Amino acid sequence: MKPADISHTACSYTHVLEIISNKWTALVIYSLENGTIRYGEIKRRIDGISQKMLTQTLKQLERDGLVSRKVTPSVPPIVDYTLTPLGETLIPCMKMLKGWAAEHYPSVQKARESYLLAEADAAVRQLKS
Amino acid sequence: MKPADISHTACSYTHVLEIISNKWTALVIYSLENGTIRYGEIKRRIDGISQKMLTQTLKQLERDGLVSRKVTPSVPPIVDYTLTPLGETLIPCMKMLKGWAAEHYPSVQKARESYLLAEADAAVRQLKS
DNA sequence: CGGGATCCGCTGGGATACTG
DNA sequence: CAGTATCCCAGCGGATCCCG
Repeated sequence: MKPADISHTACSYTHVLEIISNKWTALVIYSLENGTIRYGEIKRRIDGISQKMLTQTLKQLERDGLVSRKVTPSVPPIVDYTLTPLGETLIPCMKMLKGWAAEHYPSVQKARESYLLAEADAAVRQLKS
Repeated sequence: MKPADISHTACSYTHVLEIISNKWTALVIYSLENGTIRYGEIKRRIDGISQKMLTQTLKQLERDGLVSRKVTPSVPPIVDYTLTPLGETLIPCMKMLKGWAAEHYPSVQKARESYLLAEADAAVRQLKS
């Protein structure tokens, strides 16, 4: 195996990102963390999500075998969503990501501010010359 | 705190995804895992990345304080990239994601196939009726 | 060598309205 | 209630050419 190409190892990252990288997936999984809930309940828990995106995200998660969907035909209809055992295996990963963000995101924000300052400073110096 | 809104806890996910969710960031970090390398070397290691995206990704990582950039003015110029200590804290997370993908991605693929089969089956039954 | 600048297609995702 | 359907736009990301 050639060390010049990390694609083989890297595709694992691509795969997992393919699943959780879109805007709402992680939040939906997180909202299902504590057990079965209904469509409307998920929507209420996730601030700002549109019906379209929620439906689309859930459908994708169902297709990937991470979430199961149970329809109770009644009027009005009831649709429950639950993490599958496979879906539950993602929870530790998500906790780790959450932990990282909680611990290190402030540093990232500080870095961004410094970067903007340095950038502005450079621009000023440019103008003076 | 109201259980109806997970936004507060959830924003941690949003933050970390904001950093690593785009197409190439994870791969770039991974290519820097073993120490300082040059721009061209990164590009060679990541199959399929364009200069634009590599430059853009590196700039964003530098802005976020995860990667440091060192320019050696010479002809031709040399530009080295290194993970900062902050950037290195991401490695364990990435390893965990990689581990998850290695272990569970096959299941996801199987789920996708079953889903497609069931979908096609339903379509057929629809036509028969 | 390590980028910057520009053009452009694709699609992620929001808003709104309608259905069973 | 739990979606589906449609319109629409911003921006991601690829391709290409140029520069110091």
